[in-house]
Amino acid sequence: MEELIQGRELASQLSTAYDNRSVVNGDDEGSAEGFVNTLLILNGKESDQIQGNSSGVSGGGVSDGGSVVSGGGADLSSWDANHDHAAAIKSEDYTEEEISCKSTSTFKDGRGSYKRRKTTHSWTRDTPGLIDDGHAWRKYGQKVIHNAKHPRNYFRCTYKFDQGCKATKHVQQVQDHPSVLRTTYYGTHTCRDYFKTSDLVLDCTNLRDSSILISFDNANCLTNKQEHPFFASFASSSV
DNA sequence: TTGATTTGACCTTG
DNA sequence: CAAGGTCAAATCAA
Repeated sequence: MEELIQGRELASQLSTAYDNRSVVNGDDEGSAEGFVNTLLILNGKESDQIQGNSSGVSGGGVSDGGSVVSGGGADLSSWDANHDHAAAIKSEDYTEEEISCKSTSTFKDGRGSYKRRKTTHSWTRDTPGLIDDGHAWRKYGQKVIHNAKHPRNYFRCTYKFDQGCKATKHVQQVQDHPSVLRTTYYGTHTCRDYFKTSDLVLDCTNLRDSSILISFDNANCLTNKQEHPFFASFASSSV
C-alpha cells in the first residue's frame, strides 16, 4: 500500500514535471523505481498480495466498499466506517495451486474441474442480512453441510461464461446467529459490468492531462471513485 | 421466451 | 468413503 500511495504521488509529480518540461534529477532513480513497482503491482505482478491482504477487492467489495489501491490513506478506513454493521473480514491462506488445476483423473461429460477451496484465496464477511455487494451473482447450488444447521448456498459471477470471471461466493447462516449471513468470497472479479461501470471515471485528478484515461461521465467522478475504488485504479493502470 | 433458481447426481479431495 | 463443490435438467418467474 505504501508503494501504491507513493506511486500515486510520483505519478502526480511526473505529470507536473511533464507539464513544466523540467528535468527530473536528484532522487529520480528512486522515484522511478517506486513508480515502476507501483505499476507492477497495479498490473498484477504482486496482485496476489493485494488480494490476499485486502478486504473489499472487487469480489469482496460491496457497492460502496472500501478502497484498496488508489484511494490513499483516507479511503483505507472507509470500509468499516461506511458500514454500521461492521463486516467481519478475514483473509485466509492462499497458494498458487488455485491457478493450475492439478487433477489428473478423467473427466466425464466435460466435468471435473472441481477444486477444494481450502487452498484458494478467500475472505469472509458477516452481514446482518442479504446485501448488495455490487456484483451480479447467480446461484448454482445449495448443499447441506455436515454439523451445520443451515445449508450453504453457492454463487458464481453472472459473467462467468461471458467474460470468464472466476469469482464465486458461499453464503451460509451463522449457526449461533441465524440472522447473520456469512459470505465467503473466492477469487476476484475479472469481469466488467458495463451497465454499472459505464460512468466510471478512472482518475479524475489528472483527467485533463491524461490521454490514456477513459471517462464516460465526469460529473459522477467522486461518487464513482468511492463506489468502485478498486476498479477505478485497476482499470487506469491497465489501459 | 428467456434467464434465474432448485435440486439430485456427479466428481474431487482429504 | 465422507464431505464439499459443481453440473445440469427440471422448474419457476418475469
